[in-house]
Amino acid sequence: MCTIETVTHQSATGAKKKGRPRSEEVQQAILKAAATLLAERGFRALTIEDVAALAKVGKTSIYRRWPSKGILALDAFLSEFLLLQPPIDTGDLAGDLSEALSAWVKTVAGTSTGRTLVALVAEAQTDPELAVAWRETVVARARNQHRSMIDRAIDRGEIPRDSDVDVLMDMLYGPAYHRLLQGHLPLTDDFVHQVVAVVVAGAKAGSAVPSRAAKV
Amino acid sequence: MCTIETVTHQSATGAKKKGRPRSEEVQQAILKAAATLLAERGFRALTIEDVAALAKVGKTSIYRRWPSKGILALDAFLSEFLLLQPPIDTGDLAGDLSEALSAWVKTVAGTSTGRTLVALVAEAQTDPELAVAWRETVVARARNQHRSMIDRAIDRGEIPRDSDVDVLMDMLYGPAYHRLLQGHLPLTDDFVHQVVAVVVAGAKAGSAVPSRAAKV
Amino acid sequence: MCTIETVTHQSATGAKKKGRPRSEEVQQAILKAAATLLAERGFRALTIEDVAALAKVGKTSIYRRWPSKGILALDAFLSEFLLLQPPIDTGDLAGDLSEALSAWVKTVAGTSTGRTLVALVAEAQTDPELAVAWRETVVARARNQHRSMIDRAIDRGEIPRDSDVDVLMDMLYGPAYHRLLQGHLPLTDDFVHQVVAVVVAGAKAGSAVPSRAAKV
Amino acid sequence: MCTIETVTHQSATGAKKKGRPRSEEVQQAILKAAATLLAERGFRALTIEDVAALAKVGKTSIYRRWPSKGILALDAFLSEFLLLQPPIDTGDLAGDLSEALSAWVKTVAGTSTGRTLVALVAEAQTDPELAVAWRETVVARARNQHRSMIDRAIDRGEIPRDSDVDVLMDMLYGPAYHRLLQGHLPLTDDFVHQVVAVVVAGAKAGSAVPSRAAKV
DNA sequence: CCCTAAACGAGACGGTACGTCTAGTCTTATG
DNA sequence: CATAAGACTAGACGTACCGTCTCGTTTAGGG
Repeated sequence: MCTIETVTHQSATGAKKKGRPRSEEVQQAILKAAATLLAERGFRALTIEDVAALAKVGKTSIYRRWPSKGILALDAFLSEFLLLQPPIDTGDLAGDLSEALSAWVKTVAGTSTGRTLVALVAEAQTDPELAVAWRETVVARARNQHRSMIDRAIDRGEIPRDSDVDVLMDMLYGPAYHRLLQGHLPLTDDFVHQVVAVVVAGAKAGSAVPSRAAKV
Repeated sequence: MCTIETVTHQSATGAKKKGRPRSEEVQQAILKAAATLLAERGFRALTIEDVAALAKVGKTSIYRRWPSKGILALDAFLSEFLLLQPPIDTGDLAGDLSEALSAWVKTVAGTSTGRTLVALVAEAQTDPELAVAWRETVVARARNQHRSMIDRAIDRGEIPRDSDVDVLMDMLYGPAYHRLLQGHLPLTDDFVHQVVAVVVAGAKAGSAVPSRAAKV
Repeated sequence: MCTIETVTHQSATGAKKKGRPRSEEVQQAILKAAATLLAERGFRALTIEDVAALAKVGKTSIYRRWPSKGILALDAFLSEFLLLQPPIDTGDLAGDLSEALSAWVKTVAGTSTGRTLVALVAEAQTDPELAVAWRETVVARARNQHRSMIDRAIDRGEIPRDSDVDVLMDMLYGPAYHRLLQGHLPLTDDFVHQVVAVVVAGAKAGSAVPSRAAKV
Repeated sequence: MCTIETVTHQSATGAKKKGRPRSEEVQQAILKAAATLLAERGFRALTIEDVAALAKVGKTSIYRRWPSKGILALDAFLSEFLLLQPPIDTGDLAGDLSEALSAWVKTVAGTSTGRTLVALVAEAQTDPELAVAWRETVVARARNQHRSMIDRAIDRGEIPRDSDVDVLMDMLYGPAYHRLLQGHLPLTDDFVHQVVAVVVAGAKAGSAVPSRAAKV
């Protein structure tokens, strides 16, 4: 796929780069070690020292690249997560949403990837830098994908032009995140279909559900 | 109000209780200190040592009552949170849901209570004991409240008898939790009304949206 | 003998002592471990972490008592060194000085104690707290011992009453320290006797060597 | 003056020297930076990295020339120290010794040069390579100078031919080093004169103080 | 009115991980 | 080759909290 590790703190200034360049092997060894430990023991039990030891790398080589445990974990998470969220185009809104949500559920329900996702959302609450990175690399990416589904549906005339896309997307993923995080009920196929049905119905109803003051 | 601190580890064996009884003042001092520090610095920066120091209490007096930082924080959280979730009965489903969700939003959006809630959801991912306590004292309590709203709506004939209440409730609170946790968009009044509208519409449509195989 | 570990940072304020008292076993385990490592590997290779590991003790238990590696080493050094500097009274100045210097030479020449002594002198150059402790526990103690020798010699009429005791003592130990530190020549019995002879002769000549009165 | 930096690790293999020759500017920049930092912050706080940074030089350029921090510091020290130890010939033993010791005291008492000297003596205890270099460039040099003073005194008939020159020299410098290192008493002019007086007296007494077995 | 037993404040205890620092080595690209 | 820059492994530093464990001191019943 594409290069995903956009988070790493490279000097970024695109300059001439003096001195010994950062080793790509080291980079990969760290990410792999982090991913392994994340899957084995979870985010909470992840320590920089263990990552360094497993990757056979000095701690400084980690701190040089990632400012916090959270952002390192995010990178490790992304390398697994993104591969499992395929581009979707079934030619039909209900189909698109259904496939997208199903893929997401399959990736996170009962998996270590899911547990990591949850931990990252949690961590982002206290680490502002991570919060930004999370929104840019996960939330924004997902929303762009979904927005294009909805745009296609609008183009096809399935739903009204003035739909509030943001709310629709939150109503699609919100309930799923909710079950994942609260764990009160399972993320079944049936759940996915019911949610999609309600959202699609709501979307088609469209401005029949007017924002209180023609939207703020 | 009622006694909320159901979490505290009392000897429980209802026995005759020999020796010096636990001091209620100590209990309250700890909870107050925890709440203060939670509001000031957040869950992550909360340490048992700081709580003990602020409450002028030995660490053992905390560990004697609460098995973990998470459960202590939950108790401190509850004492603030529950007071702000009033019982609701407007005589109308949309009105009930709208008021309930509005009250929730008011309590958590941009407040330290909201930040603590998020941290507790996160913490519950790794602390099973906290996860249980969380579901029992927060999730179950809320769902009972909402279930009775929906039952009343069914009795009134507003929505079909075979509605999937669980999914409806997840679609009401899921999007709200989503915005709170991801922080990508604000929790506005407008958002609340749109969500309620779609959920109510979905509920009224009812089995017109059949579960894939007449429900499992 | 007497209690030597005068350096340890006890609260000292002779107060009521609240909380759990510091364990004497821990104290001794640390000192023993430090002494062992000092003998085995020398001061430079001495690590707080290794001491903690060998003594089966947390690092904090060391930092709680000793403010620096140097002062810990000083305590460990003293417990060995002081036992080997016996009180001396031969009834004769030359005899006293000779025995004292011999005992010192025997203790430090070619021994790990000697190497530690040197390292401590070195360390004291940069650690003012250690410098003070060193002067109080080693230098002052030795000088008191020697001063009483000289006082006895004065009382016996061996040397004049107005002798410059300080210079005499520096001329006794200075050359010995010099050979120990510079390592250019060995600390032999012969060396001891020659130094003692010159010092005793100098002492007896006494004010024949006028201090400042005739000056530069 | 003369080239003093005899310590530097030149390729040494007297060969034809291929490739780019080592820059003299780099050499001097490093020594100057080292001397500056030594004076400013002392030996202990001296870092190869800081020297490299201040001299605007790569760390490798330092390691290529000096095998250790100690030897680099020795070179920096020598460039200051040697200039201040002039050749002496007053035509009289007491005068020679007095002038030599006075010059030494003036150079090291309360100066950064003195502090560095002490640190080097200390460092030499653990760094054998430095110990050798120290003895060769400082101790031996000084002893040669003094030996010639004493030889002249013997030639003049001031002191007996069979004097133990080594012990005399240790008795001259030992007490001075002692006060410098232990810091228990100041290095005054008076001290210098008393020491010289005793040493000269001892020297003149000569074999009246016979080594125990006609010397070993 | 003691006696027993638990709770209490204080703080020491063995640990774990932190993030920083320095050492000495190794790669780059550029003279 | 030497050079400047800087990444590399390694490992000690001193700090912060953890959850447990003594201490000596209350504070209650129950005998």
